[in-house]
Amino acid sequence: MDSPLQTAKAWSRSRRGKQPSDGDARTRILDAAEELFAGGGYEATPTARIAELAGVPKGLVFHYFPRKIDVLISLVDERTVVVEEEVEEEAEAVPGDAVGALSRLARRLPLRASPAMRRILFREADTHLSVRERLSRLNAEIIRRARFALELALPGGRGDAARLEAAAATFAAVLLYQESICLLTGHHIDPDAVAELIAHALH
Amino acid sequence: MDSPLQTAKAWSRSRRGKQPSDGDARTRILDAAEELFAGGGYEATPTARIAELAGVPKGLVFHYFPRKIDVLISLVDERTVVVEEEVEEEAEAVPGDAVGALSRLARRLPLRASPAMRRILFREADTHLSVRERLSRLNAEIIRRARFALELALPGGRGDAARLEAAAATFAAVLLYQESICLLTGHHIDPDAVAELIAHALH
Amino acid sequence: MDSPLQTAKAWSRSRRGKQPSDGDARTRILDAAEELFAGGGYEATPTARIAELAGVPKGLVFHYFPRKIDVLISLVDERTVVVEEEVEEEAEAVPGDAVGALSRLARRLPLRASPAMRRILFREADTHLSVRERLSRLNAEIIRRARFALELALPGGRGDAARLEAAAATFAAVLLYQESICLLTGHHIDPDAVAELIAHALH
Amino acid sequence: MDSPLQTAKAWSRSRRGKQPSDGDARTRILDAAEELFAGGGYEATPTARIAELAGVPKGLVFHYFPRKIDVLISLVDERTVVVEEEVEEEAEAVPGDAVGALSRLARRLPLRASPAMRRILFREADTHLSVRERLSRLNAEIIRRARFALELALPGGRGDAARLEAAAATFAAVLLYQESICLLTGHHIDPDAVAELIAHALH
DNA sequence: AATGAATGAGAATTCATTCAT
DNA sequence: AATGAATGAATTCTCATTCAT
Repeated sequence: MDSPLQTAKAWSRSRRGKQPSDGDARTRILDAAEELFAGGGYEATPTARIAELAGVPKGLVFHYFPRKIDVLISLVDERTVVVEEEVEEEAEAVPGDAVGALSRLARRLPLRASPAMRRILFREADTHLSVRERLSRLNAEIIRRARFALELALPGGRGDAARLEAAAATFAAVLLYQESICLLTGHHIDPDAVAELIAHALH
Repeated sequence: MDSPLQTAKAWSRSRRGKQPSDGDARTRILDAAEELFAGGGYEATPTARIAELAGVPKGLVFHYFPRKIDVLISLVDERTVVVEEEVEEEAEAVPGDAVGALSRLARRLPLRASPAMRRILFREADTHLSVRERLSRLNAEIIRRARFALELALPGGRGDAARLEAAAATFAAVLLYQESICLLTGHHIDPDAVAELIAHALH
Repeated sequence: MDSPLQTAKAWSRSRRGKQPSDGDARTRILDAAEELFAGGGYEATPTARIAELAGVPKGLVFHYFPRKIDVLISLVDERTVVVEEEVEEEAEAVPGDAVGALSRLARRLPLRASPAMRRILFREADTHLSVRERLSRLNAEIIRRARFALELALPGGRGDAARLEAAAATFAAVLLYQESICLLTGHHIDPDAVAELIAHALH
Repeated sequence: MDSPLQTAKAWSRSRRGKQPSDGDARTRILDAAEELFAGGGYEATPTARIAELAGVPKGLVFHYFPRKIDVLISLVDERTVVVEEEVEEEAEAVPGDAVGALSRLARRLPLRASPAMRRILFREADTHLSVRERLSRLNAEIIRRARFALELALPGGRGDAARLEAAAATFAAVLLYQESICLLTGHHIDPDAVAELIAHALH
């Protein structure tokens, strides 16, 4: 199961059973940074603490990543993938089943990234261009897929284009932020319920 | 116009035409902090720059705010108000006009805060408890109002409670994050279109 | 009862029943400083805390004491008196009763000062000339009296002058430091036992 | 000669002829701190001045000692040793020669520490727990040894236990404080004279 | 590649002291 | 005399980054 709903624990287990101090030094540094950036934020995380958690000497961090910001850039580069083309989507899409299509999208975001990385993606997008760019692409991709799912599932010219666009954007907003908002406010949103709601609205 | 959509410029103009270095020192410090925290984030803003922008000596910042975090806490305390009781809502609500009620809610968030303060509210909620608490309350209040608007506007047992809840939460999510997501991705969401969508879904 | 063995509580009670915030501002400032200097040391005590404890505005401290050091100087000046001439000593001295004479000296140091002031006298003597000078005078006075007591009580040329001098100095050392050493190490020394010891030694 | 009476100069010469900027950086920092703390006190010594005297950059002080207080703690830990077991004491003790035993104790305190460290031990004991604890142990050890010396030297039940205890405590007080009191008041006490006095008192 | 000492710019915070009212 | 805001130098502490080994 590779769903965004899986726990952080499950995610790391799914990564070939790595132990905390597994892998080469570079990997351990990125692991540590991922955890710390997600927890306290990039600015508030000293490189020394990254090295400490990674179990490597401080100097080695700068051997692999000349500037601190390079750690963040590398994390985003290597550990978040926005899946922009997937053949299966058409295959799986069942005409008429809008709810099913959106639900599948919710369950399988076009994003390969750990919960921690998703957290970082939102946290640091404000300040760091490369992060923002990645998040932006993810948002666009979700909207594209939601639009596709709705178009396919609701054939015919029914519903004007503007409403469809709003529906797609709404679904994307909810998907992207449900995790953040839950962390912040403790208030859960059930993507399936939203999917159903939106599908219903387009009838 | 007191809408959350007004520009930052308009907001500050509406505050009795104050000039950059208007007001007493404490106010100028908060003004400066508001601007800098919104722009670069709390962590990345040195107190020295706050003092500089406020036109006061460094030491005076400490005089009013013993710790740097107290500046942020005071900002949130004094410059964001979640309006939790409003009589007009019932008055304005027109039975049957769900779209109008939601639109009004979008246009007049139960939040009295400058655009900069709203930015701060989202940015720093991750890390600072007092900020998160305020945001949490705002989220709850928006959901409460959206639920109220939809209940009133869609009389009768039509639509089960769960769907209503999902609709309210969805609307809140979109309202809260449209600003952030626009800043981050450049993608606008029209609250009115979402209002219409959601209202339609509950019929 | 004006013995150096009295408790701090008893001392302040003996000062005309003053309440914590009694007296004029200047007195309250000195009261506060006495307590704080005794507790944490002069260097570690900010004037702001003195003002706070005294219940006066910060500026007032500097009205009465232009520099911080003046607070300490005034304390020592006004609240420690080395009693250098006392007629009674001869009157009370009973020839032959060396132990009694020393005991009386221990019980009634030629020092009018609260326990807190005595603490300050030792703590700050290292660094501040005026304090050291006062302590030095106290030491000399105790030695003078101890010598006198022993001379009187042990008439005749018995015991050479050097031994008498050592005895007086020893007694003074014990008297002056018993309080400090007790605070530091928790180890009590009974002045009466020392008096007896020393008197015995001179026979 | 390793006596506590040796001068500071002699002490440092005895430490393998080190020059002011000898040794590694950590050692030089401790050397500088030792000198400055002894001279002006811990509170009054800025870490910057320590670095300056040690000839190292400011930041390096923090590298070895995360907090300023750690410099003091390390000094006390590493540069004061209370010698709590010595076999020779029995060997050297000559039954009947109480004066000699006490004299030897005075000349060879069970403390391995430079004069500067001894100064620090007394100065900072008031305020810093770890220092006080060390001083306390030293006091106890001196008393133990003095008692042992007197018991051994004055065989037989002569003199009750209480008097012996008072004698030991008195001798310890004089030993510990002669240095301080001399610095403060300029008044010397000859430990040998006190030893003789005390021994005489127990006959 | 690996190591951790070294560096110094700069951050937060402290605080004595001044001063206008 | 009373007040507390204002000032800025100094102090502790932080931390990214460099570098010799």
